[in-house]
Amino acid sequence: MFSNSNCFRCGKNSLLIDEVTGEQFCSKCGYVISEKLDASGPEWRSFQKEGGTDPTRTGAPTSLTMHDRGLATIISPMNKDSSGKPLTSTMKRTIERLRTWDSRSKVNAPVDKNLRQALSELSTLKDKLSLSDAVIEKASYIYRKALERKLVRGRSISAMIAAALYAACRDAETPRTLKDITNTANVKRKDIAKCYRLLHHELELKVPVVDSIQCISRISSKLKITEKAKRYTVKLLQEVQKRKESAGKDPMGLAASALYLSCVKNEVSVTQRDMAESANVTEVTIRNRCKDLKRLNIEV
DNA sequence: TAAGATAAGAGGGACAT
DNA sequence: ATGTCAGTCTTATCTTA
Repeated sequence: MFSNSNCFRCGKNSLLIDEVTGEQFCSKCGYVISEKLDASGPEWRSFQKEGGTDPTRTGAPTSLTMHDRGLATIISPMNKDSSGKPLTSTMKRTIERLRTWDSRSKVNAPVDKNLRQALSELSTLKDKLSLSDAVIEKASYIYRKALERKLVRGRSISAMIAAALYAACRDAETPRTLKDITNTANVKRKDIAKCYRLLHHELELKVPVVDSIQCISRISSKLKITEKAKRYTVKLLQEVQKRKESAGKDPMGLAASALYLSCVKNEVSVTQRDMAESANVTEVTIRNRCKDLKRLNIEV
């Protein structure tokens, strides 16, 4: 159906699909080919229930769900994302796999369409959060699982891919807080958290609990803290974990508080505010955790 | 100025209705 | 499904040393 993929106006072979509107347009001259919708008619066949009128198809043929589906069966041969930027090598490999599947079967077309958009968003998140390829691979794997299990339907792709990314970060012990991702993905924290819990529950992800001890270096990297104080903090937190007092507490807050107490004890001058800022928690949280820690009377 | 205290509110898990 | 409860964290404001 894309026998003529050259632009009608400038003749260049540079047609792309706008992910949002579903329109085909020329990336060279900007010409928009709206006739594309009419041409995609035969492609609808796989959504037609055999032998009868499908009630969902009685509306105008230009409904969003229709032309999305009609368009979803091709993957642009160019290695560009929806904003026209080149794909990273990781993403390129993934897309190539997709093309292979696509050529074998058109049945999964809507899923591929969804996946492509998700991977495109993932690609921009990767850049902004400076994450490794391994984490991205893991995130796309999780997202694909979610698609298989039909967990994405009815939920926003952005929230779900962000949640998958968060899960991948947790899994790879690459500490990125939910907040980091929230700020980058332009999705409400609440929504990402909800999707993450869904993924965690439904896919039975065995995500390691964030170890507060690993937070120490991340927090203290922004402050000047002696090695002695850090070692003291590690011992303190190990004792806390042994006593199972760390459950249910924000690891960053706990680590920051332990670090703060160590600093006081080891005469490193640091304010609660500094500590709270580096750990991305509030001073109040620091104080509450400090109170807990003092109550434990841990001698190290 | 830093630290501590208090209050109000959000969000979600557990559990009962 | 909906509501309540206890617990956590955040924001804001006020007090204390």
